[in-house]
Amino acid sequence: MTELPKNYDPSSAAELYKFWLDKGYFHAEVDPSREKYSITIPPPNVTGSLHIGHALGYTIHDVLVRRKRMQGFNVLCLPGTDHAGIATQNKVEQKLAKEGLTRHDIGREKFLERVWDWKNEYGAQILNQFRTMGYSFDWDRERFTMDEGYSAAVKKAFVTLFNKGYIYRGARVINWCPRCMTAISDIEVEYKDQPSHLWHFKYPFEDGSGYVVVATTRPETMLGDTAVAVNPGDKRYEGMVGKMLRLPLVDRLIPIVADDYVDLEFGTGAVKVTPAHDPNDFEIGMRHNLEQIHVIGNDGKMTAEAGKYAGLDRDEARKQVVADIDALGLLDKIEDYSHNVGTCARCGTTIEPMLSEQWFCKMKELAGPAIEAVTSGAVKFHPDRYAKTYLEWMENVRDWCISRQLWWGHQIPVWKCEDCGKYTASEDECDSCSHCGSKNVTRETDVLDTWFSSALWPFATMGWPLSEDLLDYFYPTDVLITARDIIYLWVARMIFSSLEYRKQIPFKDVYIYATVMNEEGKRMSKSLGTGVDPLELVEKYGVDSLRFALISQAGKNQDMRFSDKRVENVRGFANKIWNASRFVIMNLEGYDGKPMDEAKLETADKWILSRLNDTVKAANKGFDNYDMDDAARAIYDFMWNEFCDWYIELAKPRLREEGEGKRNVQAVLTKVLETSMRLLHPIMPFITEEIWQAIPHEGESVMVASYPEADDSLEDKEAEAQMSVVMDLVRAVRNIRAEIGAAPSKPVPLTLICDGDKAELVKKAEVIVKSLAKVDEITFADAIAEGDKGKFMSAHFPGCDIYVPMAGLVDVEKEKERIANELKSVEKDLSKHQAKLDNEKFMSKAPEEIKQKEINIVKELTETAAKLKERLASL
RNA sequence: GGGCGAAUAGCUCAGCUGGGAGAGCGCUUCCCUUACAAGGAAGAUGUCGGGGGUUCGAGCCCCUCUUCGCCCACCA
Repeated sequence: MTELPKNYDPSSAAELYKFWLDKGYFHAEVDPSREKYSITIPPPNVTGSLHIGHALGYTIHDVLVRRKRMQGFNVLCLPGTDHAGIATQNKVEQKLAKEGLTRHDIGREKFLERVWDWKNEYGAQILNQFRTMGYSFDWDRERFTMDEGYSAAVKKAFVTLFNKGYIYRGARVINWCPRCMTAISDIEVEYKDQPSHLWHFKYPFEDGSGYVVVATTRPETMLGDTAVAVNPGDKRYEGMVGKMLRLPLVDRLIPIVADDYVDLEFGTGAVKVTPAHDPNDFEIGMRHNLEQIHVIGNDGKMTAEAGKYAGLDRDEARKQVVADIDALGLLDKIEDYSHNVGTCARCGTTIEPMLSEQWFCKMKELAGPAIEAVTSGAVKFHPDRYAKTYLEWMENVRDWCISRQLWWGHQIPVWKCEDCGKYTASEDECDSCSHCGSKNVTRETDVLDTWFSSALWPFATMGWPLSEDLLDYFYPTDVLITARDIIYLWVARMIFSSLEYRKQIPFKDVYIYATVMNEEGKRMSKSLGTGVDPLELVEKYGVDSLRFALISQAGKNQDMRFSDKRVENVRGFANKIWNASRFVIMNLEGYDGKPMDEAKLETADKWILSRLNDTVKAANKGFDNYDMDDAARAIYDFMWNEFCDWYIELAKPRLREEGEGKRNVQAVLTKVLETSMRLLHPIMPFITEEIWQAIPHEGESVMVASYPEADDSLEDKEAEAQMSVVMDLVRAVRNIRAEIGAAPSKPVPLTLICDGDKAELVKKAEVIVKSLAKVDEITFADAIAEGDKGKFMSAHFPGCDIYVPMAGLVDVEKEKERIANELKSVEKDLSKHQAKLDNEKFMSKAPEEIKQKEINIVKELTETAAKLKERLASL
C-alpha cells in the first residue's frame, strides 16, 4: 500500500492529462457501429487569454463530453480558434501604435504577417489554458477560421449566396467606426445612455417671413441638412410645406417636406433632415428625392462640404456650429437631454451613421427556415426563454452588412469589371468578367464580417465543402454551448447558414449558460478589465476545485457572482474526498476485492447504497437537463454529509472486527467510493482519476469507465427510515454531551426508554451508537424513578426518551430555561398544525396522504410537548 | 417604449409538478478523537421585496406596485 499524503495535492494534473492524451481518449474516429455525440466548441477569439467566463463555458463542454464518453458514446469535441477580424486587427494596431507605427506605414502584407504572429502567440496561450483546465477536446482536429480548408468554405458560402442573388452591393446609411475605419453591422453597435443636450435652432424662411425651430442632438450634422420635415397632419405647419428655408451657416436653400415619419408630439414637430448621416433621414430623403451631402468623413473629421468647418474633428465642429448659430441669434434654446449614443462594440468610439456603399446579405429568405427550425422544436433552447429572444430578432431581422474595410479577414471573393461595371464572384482566382468577358477585372479589397465565417463553424470544421466523411457521421452536432451575448451574432447565423448550405440544423440543443460577474457584480470581461485568469485560481486551489466551483453555480435562472471564496471551499471538498479515500485505502488490508455479500448487508450498508442510488439518479437527471448545478450539489452533499460524516464513521467499529462483517464493510466502502469517483469524474476529472487508480477497479482509466446508472434494486426506504432513527439518537446524545460539556474522550452511559420497535432497532445498532455518540453502556429501562429524574439530562424524539446522567455537572436553572425555550418552539409549531386539523375545510378537501401526515406531526409534537413539560416539572 | 431575469439567514445562492423554510461562507461554544484543523461536534440567525387575489393550504400560481440587472427599439 502506497502512502498517500495527508492533503490533496492537485499538481499531478499535468501528468494525468498527458496520460489521457497519450492513450488517445480525446480523439474520435468515424465509427458507424457506435452512437456519436458531437460538439464543436465556440472558437475563442485569438485576441488574448481567456477569463473565468470562458472557463465556465468550456468546462460545461468538458463535463457533458466526459459523461457522454463514459456512457459509451463515440464523442467528438472539436476545438479551434477564431481569427476575430476587427478585434484582432485592433489589438495588433494598438501594439503597432506603441512602436509609433500605423498599419499604413508597414503596408497590408507586412501588417498581416504581424497579425499572424499575434495569432500564433495567443492561440498557443489559449491552448495552454484549455489543457490546464483538463478539457478533453480532440486536438487532432483543431481548426482555425482562416486555415486553408476553412477559407475554402467561406468562399464557397459567399459564392453560393452571391449567385442566388442574396448578396448585393448598395448605398445605405451604415454604422461607421471612425477609429476602426470600417463599417460594422447593427448588432456590433452598443448603445449607451449619455447625458447630452437637445439643441434648438431657428431656420429662417427664404422670404424672411420668420423661421422654423428644429431640434437636434448632433448639431454638426446640420451642415448636411437638405430639408426640414413635418408631419402632414400637423396644423402648426399648415401651408408651409413646399416653402424654402435658408440653412444657416451654409446658406443653402432647403425645402419643408411632409413625411409621416415625423412625430407630432416630439419637440417642435419639425425635423432637420440629413440624408447622408442618419438612417431615418436617408429614408425620408429617398421619398422626397433629397440631395445627400457628406459633411463628416470616414476619419470623423468634417469634409470639404462642411465649408469653413472642414478638417475639424466632429466634436470640435459641434462646438463651433453651436457658437456660430448662437452668434447669428438663431439658437433658440438648449435643453438637457439623455441620449442613446451608439458606440463601437470593439473600441468604444462613437459610431457615425454614414451613407456608404457596402456589401449586404439579404436576410428575409434565410430567416424563414431559421425561424421554422426553432418553432418546430428541431433546435431547442435551454433555458427555453431564449427561444423567444432568438425568434424576436429573427422575425425582425434586417439585411446584414457583411463588408469590412479591414485587412485581417477573408477577402471578399468578388471581382469588379472595369469595363462593364458588373461583379463576378468566384471561389478561384478570377481573371475575366463573367458578364462581358473583359480581362480588366480587379478584386474587392474589403474583407468579410468575421461572423460571416464563424457562421459556418459547425460544418466547416468538419470538412465542408471538401469532404463529407466527418459530416456524414458527426453532423449535425448535439449541442451548442455558448453565452447569451452572441445569440444574434453567432447562434442565429449558424442556424440559417447550416440550413442554407447543408439543409440541416447545425445542432439540436442550444445551451445558454450564465454570465459570470466578479464580486462587485460587474460582468467579467477582458475589455472592461474585470476578467480573472482561470490559471491564477488553478494555481491557488487546483483545477478540479475551479471546475467544480463553476459547475455548482451554473444554474439556469441567474447569472453568477464569482468569488475565490467559493473555489477555496471546493478545495476543502477535494481534500475531504481525498482523505475519505485515504481512509478507505488504509482499511482495505485483507480485502479480496470481491463484491459484497448482499445477504449479509447491515442496515447501514443498505442505507448508504440506497442513498448512493438516489444520488446517481439526481446527478444523471441534472446532467440530462443541463441542470449541472443540481448534479454537482447532489454529489457534494452525498459524499460529504452522508458518506464521510456517517458511513465512514459507522464503518470504523466494524472494520476493527474480523471476518465476514469486516469484509462486507470493505466491499461497500469500495463500491460506494468507486461509484462516486465515476459519478464525479466529469466535473473533477483529475482527483477522481488519481483516487480511482488507487482503489480496486476495472479498466485502465476512470475516463473510459462506465458512467453510473441508477439501480433500483439498491433502493431501500426501510433502511433509510431505520438509519434516520439511529442518526436522530446519535445527534440527541451528542447534543446532550455538548450541553453538559462532556469531554469528547470521556464516554457516558445511556439510559433509554423506548417503544419496542425502536428498542429493537437501537439494539441492532448498539455498536454504532456507542461508537458515534461515545457511549460506554446502554441500558433499556421501563421508567426512571421519580426521585432520580433530576440526575439526568434528557432528550426525546418520537418513541424514545433518552437519559444521560449529568453527575451534578449542570446548572438546573439553565437546563430549565433551555427546556422551556424548546417547549415554546414546539408549542408554536403544534398550534400551527393543530389549526389545520381543526379546520373542517382542510379535513374535507385535503388529500388523504397530506391529512395523515399532519395527523402524525400533531401526534409527535403533542408527545414531545408532554415530555418536555414532564421534564420541566421533574426538575 | 417593448421583452427577459432577479428580489429567500449578515454575504453568495438552492428550493422539483403548491402541503412541516435549506446549503456554503461568516458568527458562537467545545474539540488536534490514528481519513481529513483545508477538519469534527453542537448551536444562533429569516414579516421568503410591498399590496391584493385564487386555494383547505402560497416562497412556489394570478394581478399589481417598488427596486436592481440585462437585452431589443429609427423618436429628431
